[in-house]
Amino acid sequence: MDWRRIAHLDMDAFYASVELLRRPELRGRPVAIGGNGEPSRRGVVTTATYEARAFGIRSGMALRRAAELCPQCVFLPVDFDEYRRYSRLFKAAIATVTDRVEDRGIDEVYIDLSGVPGIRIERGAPVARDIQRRVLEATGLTCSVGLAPNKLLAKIASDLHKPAGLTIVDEEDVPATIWPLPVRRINGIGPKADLQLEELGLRTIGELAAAPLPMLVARFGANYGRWLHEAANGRDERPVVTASEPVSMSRETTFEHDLHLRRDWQALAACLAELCREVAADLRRRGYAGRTIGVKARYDDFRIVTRDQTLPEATDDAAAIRRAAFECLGRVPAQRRLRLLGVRVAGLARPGEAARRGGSGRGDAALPAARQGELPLSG
DNA sequence: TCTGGGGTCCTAGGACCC
DNA sequence: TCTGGGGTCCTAGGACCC
Repeated sequence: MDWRRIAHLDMDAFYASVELLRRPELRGRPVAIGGNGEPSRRGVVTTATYEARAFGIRSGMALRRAAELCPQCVFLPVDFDEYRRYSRLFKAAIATVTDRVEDRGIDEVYIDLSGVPGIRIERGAPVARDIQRRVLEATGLTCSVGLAPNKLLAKIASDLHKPAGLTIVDEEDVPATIWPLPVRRINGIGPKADLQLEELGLRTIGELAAAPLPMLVARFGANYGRWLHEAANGRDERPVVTASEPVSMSRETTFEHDLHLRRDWQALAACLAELCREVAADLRRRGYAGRTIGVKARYDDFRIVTRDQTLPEATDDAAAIRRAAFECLGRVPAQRRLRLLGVRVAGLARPGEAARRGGSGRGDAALPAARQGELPLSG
């Protein structure tokens, strides 16, 4: 592959920072965003300010637990519409520099800066600082940027000097900068793989890089094993993908109190019908229809079951989705109470176009094939 | 009353077709 | 009267990400 300069741009404490724009009086105080902002209810922290993080509050943590750690913490409900509005603003600011941008969700992007004028000056730092300035001017928000020859290293780099950081990692920096970090910093190594690597005595990326390839392949399978080896050595050839089509759309909800499939049937049925209406509205708003309708249930012990059904034709009709969803729910075992119910529509097509495949669409693999399902990681 | 909601990708087995 | 494959679709489950 040709010479590349890839940036990963990550907004700093995005939800919390957006909230502080309209509540400046909360600046400097511990603030956590999550659920409906009521820490006695079910929900998790999505974002915490750096002041709240100082108390040990982390995203994914139960609101209740966060309130225990920091009783004076201010809790605010999530307002996705507002965050999406700022997401559009910061992405538009980046688009004034280049259109080689890959969306990675509401608060981060990859940018292929390889062809941008001046990118070879000072390893790209002036171009990156210019982007940070444009984002700040458009939104009032700071972001952190990693600059590297590929997405993998850029992603790790952007996290190294938050907030408002700019971190450049080139191939020759990998041993000193990347290898001391824990393996979990690699995008694609999650809790399960982390645990297994720890069992092998591999804690840092450098230790993983030095591990014999046959051992990794034996433990993780050929695909994931090889990918681990490449990633630990800082190698990654994935392109910046600027356009993509959705594969599925879903709605789900966690109940304030667990519900039983038989005893609480009325409430569950009403909930399922509402989820179907919502997902149908989402499909129509975005101009899609789907063939594969599925439900997802989470039991009170956190186990998840899914049931789905593929229709002869794609639909965006709430009643048709509801019929299929109820058939699926009828096949969910009523063994224990449910804490979550969801509806998903996959096999999406724009009406008029041929339907793509159902449940498991094929797209651009973020990582080499089979990076996950290889045996030791399943179950 | 620990543990949200919206996604992507991958695997595996059986059906079914050629 | 024993033995195949390849390929696709469908379904279920799981890891991981933001």
